[in-house]
Amino acid sequence: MQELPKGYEPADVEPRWYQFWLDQGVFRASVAPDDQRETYVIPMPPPNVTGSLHMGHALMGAIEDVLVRRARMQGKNTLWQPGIDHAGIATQTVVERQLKREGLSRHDLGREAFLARVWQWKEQSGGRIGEQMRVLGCSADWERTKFTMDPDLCVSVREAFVRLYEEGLVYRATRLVNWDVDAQTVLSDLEVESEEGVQGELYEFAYQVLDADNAVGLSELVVATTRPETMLGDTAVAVHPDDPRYTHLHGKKLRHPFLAREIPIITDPILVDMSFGTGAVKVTPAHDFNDFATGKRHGLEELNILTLDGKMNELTGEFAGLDRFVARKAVKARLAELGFERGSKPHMMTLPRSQRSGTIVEPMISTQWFVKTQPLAEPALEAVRSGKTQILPEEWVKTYEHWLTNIQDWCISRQLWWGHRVPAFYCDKCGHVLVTRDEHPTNCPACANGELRQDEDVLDTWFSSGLWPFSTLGWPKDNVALERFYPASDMETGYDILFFWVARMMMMGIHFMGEPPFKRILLHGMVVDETGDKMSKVKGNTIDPLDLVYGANFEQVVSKALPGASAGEALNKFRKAYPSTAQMGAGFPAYGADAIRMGLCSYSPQAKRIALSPKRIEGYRNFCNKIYNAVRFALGHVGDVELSGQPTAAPRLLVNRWILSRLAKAIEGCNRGVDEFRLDDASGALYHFFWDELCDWYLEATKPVFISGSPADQSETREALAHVIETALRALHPFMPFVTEELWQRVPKPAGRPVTIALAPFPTVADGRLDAEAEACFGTLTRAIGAARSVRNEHDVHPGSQVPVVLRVRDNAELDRLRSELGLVQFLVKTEGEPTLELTGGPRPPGFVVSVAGDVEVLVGLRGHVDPSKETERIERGIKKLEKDAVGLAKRLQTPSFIAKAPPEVVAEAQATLDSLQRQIAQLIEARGLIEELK
RNA sequence: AGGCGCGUAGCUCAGUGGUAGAGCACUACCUUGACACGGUAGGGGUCGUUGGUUCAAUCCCAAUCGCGCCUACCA
Repeated sequence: MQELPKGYEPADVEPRWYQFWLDQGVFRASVAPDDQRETYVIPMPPPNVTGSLHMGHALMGAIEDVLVRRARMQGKNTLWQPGIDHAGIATQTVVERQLKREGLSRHDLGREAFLARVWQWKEQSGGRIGEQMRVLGCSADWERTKFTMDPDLCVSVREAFVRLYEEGLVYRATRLVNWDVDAQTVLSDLEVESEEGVQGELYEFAYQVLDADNAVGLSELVVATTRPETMLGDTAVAVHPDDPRYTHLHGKKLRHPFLAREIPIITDPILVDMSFGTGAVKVTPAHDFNDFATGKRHGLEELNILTLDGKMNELTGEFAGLDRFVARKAVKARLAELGFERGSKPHMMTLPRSQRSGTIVEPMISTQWFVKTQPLAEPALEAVRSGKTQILPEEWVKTYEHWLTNIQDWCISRQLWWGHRVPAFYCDKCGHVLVTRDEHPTNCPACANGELRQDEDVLDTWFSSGLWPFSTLGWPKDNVALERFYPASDMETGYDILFFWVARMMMMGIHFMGEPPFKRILLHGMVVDETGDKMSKVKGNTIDPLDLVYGANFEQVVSKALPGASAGEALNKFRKAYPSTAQMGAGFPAYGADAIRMGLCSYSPQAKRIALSPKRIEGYRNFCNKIYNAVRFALGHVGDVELSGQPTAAPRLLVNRWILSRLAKAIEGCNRGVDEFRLDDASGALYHFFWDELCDWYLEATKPVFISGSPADQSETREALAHVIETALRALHPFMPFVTEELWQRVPKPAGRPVTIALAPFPTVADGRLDAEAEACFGTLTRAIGAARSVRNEHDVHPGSQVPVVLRVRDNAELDRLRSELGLVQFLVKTEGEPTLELTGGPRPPGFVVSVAGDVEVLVGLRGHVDPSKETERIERGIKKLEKDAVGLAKRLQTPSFIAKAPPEVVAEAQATLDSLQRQIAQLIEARGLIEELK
């Protein structure tokens, strides 16, 4: 075994161990028929095939890997099911953009050639995220990786569609839908995002009212609109039936200024709000959801005035061929010209935008496939209400319920080429619609016609994702994996796809498999920059997780964060987004995967925004180094000690008893945290145990033992140290797999451990040994040591020089307890010889300064070092602090109602605390009186 | 408009009905034989505001101000 270098270098370590785990098949889920182990399953949210790793993936990977690795160490048959999503619109858009650079469109290639091109691109770059997740140490069963367009998953999708169709839960209908004029496809409600607070205008113009003889009369009706161009599709104007301003117009007609049409005036109390605008609403049933509903109520004609790419169509006369926004201006100009313009005012509005293309979405009448959601939503709601599926953090339960309760039917067809083709075939001869599992049906079952035309559309990506927990296991075919790994244990993902994905998996899973697809739904927040802004290429505030792993200078970092911008501008934006980088040099050092994972896990899952701070990652890089050096220290002392695996007999030495007790508490905290999906608590418990307790106290305390302890003490301490280190590494492994494996391989281990820490048992409380007495006693000791160090520090005693110390305690029992620990105090405080131990109360030796630490009085000999004015100040400060507490406490204890009504133990505790405070104050006051003697 | 959530140390955020916590930043001292990616000691908060419940409120309730997100709608 090689000598360990002084600092931890993740780059040298990480790839080696990852390959080792792969070679050992550590991540493989077992489908062996005789495997009786409990299972633990997480379906990994499949990243888009287009994507490359971003911080959100890293967060997901870090969290899920902790859950999975711990379960694996607990001996469970673990499946972390990875995969890739074909991501219909997103992928098609990317490839179309590539084509555009070559001067081509998908139509130039034709459907088949275009799809070949997408597949080719998928083969090239589809595995990228998986590779990047391996760099982070993610222990998914990569051999089971699935792609949503794999042949077996295509079978699943067709099966699901056909079954739903046969059950009447999938249907075809003509409706007003959300149309993306850029991508030229319909979108589901969820794919439409609203942009709030857009400054628009409310434009008013007049329609001329027709007289009884259909001639243009003198009166007019003024309507207000934010979309003047849609007046070309107006088929009514509505007023409120109770609006006195317009009563005389009921039943009359209006003349369209440009088109040879008459428009009825209708009354509608639902659509019209009398107080808004002019109280008269133009009705465009084919291009507005409310108007559509109004049209249905009044039997109005639905006049489509737009082409699929957002231009005015042939029905719009002189405006035909104009883009919708150009047409808006043109219509206004013509209205003004004709004298019908009646002014405008600014108006704040919300614009519906396509999630993918960003273009403003048009309501458009179209024939599409829909899923009838209500019958599916009910059981999905019930599963959560009954607790069969639990959602954490719980605050999301209401959001989930609200959405599923108000759910609309789901439009699942898309006018794209990349995706699962709708398995519906049309017979043009007899008009029969055939929905079938058969990929290439040959004859129409109704008329035996041999020419069937398949539906041109593909399915919404989320339709196939909704089947993920069972389609990846081979459904609809029965097999061991499906039987064994459905339902999954946990579904862990970002809250942003709670509706898109999680709710739909719940609906589909319950419907097809008869039970919910997972026992728990765990949701994490969105990774944002240090100032709380969403990460985006536009803002130039993205960080490539791998730049944190491998290190990168800021020029590299910002060239990716804000491509195309000047280096200076990009760097400026980046520094603003991450103020903590001001304290860094030219770039990120190589923090390593462990640091990033631990950092990401340390953020609270309750937080909706996870403000990523590189400085915080740096803190965990330091922690890696701390672990590494602590083990390096231990290795120098433990030798080839033999470990039994469990601490059976209680150690005799206080420090050893204490650290074993703390170890038990840390493991308990870690396990509880992971169980409750509080990885911040779990990682925190281990972090503080390792650094604050193991390193800062225990390792320091073992030094005097190893330097000058008795052989028995040394032997016991060697064993305890080796045990604690080996156990702590196992506990840390799910969070920091690389550094722990690297070290664990070198550390003494009990017999029977497997070849890798990844398969070693995860610690339980029984690996430690709870010992309240040792904790109390060591607590006294640390307080006393702290007090003595305080005095040294505040009097500028050089750390190298030794000072005499006297410890005074209140009773003989305490005296006995502390007697054996004097060597430790001597070492940690650097006292001159062993400290003297005595009962409180005797006269203070001259030249000694007092510091109180609870019930221990610490006298530090400072002759020659002491500065009386500083000492006065120190004592005064101490008294003041204690008095402040004491006064508050005394006040409370004098309140009769407190004594009468508070629980007795609370009163007793307060009284005891007060007594102690008063004793300490008295000691300090005495010390203050003796300051002059110090000189 | 409805729903959810937030407002705690300079910054980012935990937390609890019983005398306020972490990381980073800050101050002083220290290169001591695991680690300067380190150690020791320290400074810093009337827990948004106002009421109420309670023996006791940062925590529970109500109102209010500020902020964020989601859903729906906006002629």
